[in-house]
Amino acid sequence: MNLESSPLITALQASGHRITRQRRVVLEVLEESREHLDAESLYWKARQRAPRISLATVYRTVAVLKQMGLIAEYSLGEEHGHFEAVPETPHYHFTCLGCGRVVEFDAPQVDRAVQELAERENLEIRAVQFSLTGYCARCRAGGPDGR
Amino acid sequence: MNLESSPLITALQASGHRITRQRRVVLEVLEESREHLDAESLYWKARQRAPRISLATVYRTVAVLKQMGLIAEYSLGEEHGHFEAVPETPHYHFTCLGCGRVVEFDAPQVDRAVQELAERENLEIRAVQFSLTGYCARCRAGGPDGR
DNA sequence: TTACCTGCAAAGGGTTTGCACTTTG
DNA sequence: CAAAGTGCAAACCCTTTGCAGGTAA
Repeated sequence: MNLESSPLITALQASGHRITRQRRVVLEVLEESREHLDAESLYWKARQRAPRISLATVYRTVAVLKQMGLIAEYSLGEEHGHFEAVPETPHYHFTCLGCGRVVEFDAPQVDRAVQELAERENLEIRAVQFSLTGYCARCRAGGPDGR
Repeated sequence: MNLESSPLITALQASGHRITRQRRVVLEVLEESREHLDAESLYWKARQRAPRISLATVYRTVAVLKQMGLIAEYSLGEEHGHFEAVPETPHYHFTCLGCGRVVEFDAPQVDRAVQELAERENLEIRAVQFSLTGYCARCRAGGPDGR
């Protein structure tokens, strides 16, 4: 069995959760992926390494990780939930309604605003959801899909 | 029949949609309410004035309004969709994981950041979703629910 | 009058759960 | 070995849709 420990696995373990093959695989997929995965994609990617894993286990695993703050769930556009390992530096998403592309961007001004608000109101911020939807330059110009 | 026209009704009408009793009622509830209503609450409030209205009609109505940009849908916290008439000045939401309270706040820095990004990347922004979740001052101090 | 709209109930799709079995620690 | 985790399938919940009957314009 794999002995190398990723940050996510270390954290999970430290918090008293058992490290099962299924959880390890889900975490690995999340860490290796630079995309935002929904439960279904996560499930299929995980199945490549743990063929008998079930969708229920994927959901149960992301629930634990989410609760621990190790991953974040986004509702990109109008769709269902997407997950992503929490990045060192926060970043946000723009979803194009025309071509469906998701672009990541950072916004230090937003980070600062959040921090200021938290301090001023004495809030403990656990999650920041900042996503934009609209049309990208290409689609505005009558791009790929003609809109 | 009621002759006074709210902004929402005027806009709906102008866009070629028929003004039915059900739509009128849904719009009225949305305009009068200073809360963020989910489809179910909207349905019950609407039923007080139009007893035979169905949940399906509520959904169909908010879909039209959303598409026209007259109302906005938020996924506050982790819950299902909430609707709100689009305010003159944009504002955002903080949901307390402890007591469930939703606080509105504005963030000019965020507005500015969005505008800058849109100009720089030549995007047409249709919707901005910016919501924070965490614990409010009271709940951090071992408040209402003891957390 | 005729599109458009509604109510009803059934379908849909993502997510959660009950239960018996397996596995970790 | 006990407690925690898993797989499976059924249950759930919010939302959407098909259709027959209304209703605004």
